[in-house]
Amino acid sequence: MIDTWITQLRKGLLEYCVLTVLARGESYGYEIVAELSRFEEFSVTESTIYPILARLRQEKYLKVRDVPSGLGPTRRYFSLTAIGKVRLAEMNNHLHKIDTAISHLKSPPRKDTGHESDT
Amino acid sequence: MIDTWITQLRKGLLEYCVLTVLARGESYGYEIVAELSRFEEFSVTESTIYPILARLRQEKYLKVRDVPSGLGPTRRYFSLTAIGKVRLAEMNNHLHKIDTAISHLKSPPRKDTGHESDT
DNA sequence: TAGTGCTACCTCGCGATGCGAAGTAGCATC
DNA sequence: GATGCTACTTCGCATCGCGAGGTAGCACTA
Repeated sequence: MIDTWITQLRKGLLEYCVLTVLARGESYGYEIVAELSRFEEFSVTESTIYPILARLRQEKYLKVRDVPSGLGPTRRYFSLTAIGKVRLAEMNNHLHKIDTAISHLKSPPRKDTGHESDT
Repeated sequence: MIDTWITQLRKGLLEYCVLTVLARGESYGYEIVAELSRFEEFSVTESTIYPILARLRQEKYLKVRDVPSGLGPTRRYFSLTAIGKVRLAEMNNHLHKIDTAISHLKSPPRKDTGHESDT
């Protein structure tokens, strides 16, 4: 099942996406869901995003600001903390390395040309 | 924990890596472990790879060829089947889309310039 | 014969996550 | 008062990565 694979592939990646969206400025759960869902590959529901936000907040990567919107329940705005930004930078770095590694996997560094001697 | 994140991020990705390695030619579990472990980001053990190989085989993405190596236990060579190649192509396609989506997430397509009219 | 070490394979069980399903609640419209 | 949108929250299942542990063939050594 390719769907299953996609679900698995999202693990961890969605956390990164949430941080990436918040790097552009504060936002709240419902809006993040809408923003990510603009991309078919990141189509999500609240049951996916809210636990992520709660976790990131608990880990101190996000801070919260409750804002009563005169149009429905109070909005809970999230924004990156200092260590949240560091975390995102680390993630970017790691993803870049993965990208590089995959490129190498596709075209191996010619482990054997048939004959060679030194290191 | 960044380690936890990395573990989560690997989900699905390692399956892709295995297929990518096999796209270069047949190989066996122990060798695939060594090959992937050349990259720190993909450092794995047998307990990670063998279940993946078993799953991919069961899904008919891989076929098997047992070859008694006169140097230890019989090697179980895996290689891509026709649908395995299709699967890999789909994965490449999906990963490319994800890449694109992430780029857009980082720099949003200017959702509002202050004024615009049409649909 | 017994011990160590490398190759090579397989399985169990835990922890973390994504996500469908379901629930709560404020405001608006019909 | 019923429907519908906004907005947040929790439960429970399925999947996967991976440490720990096990089996087995061959080689070398004492």
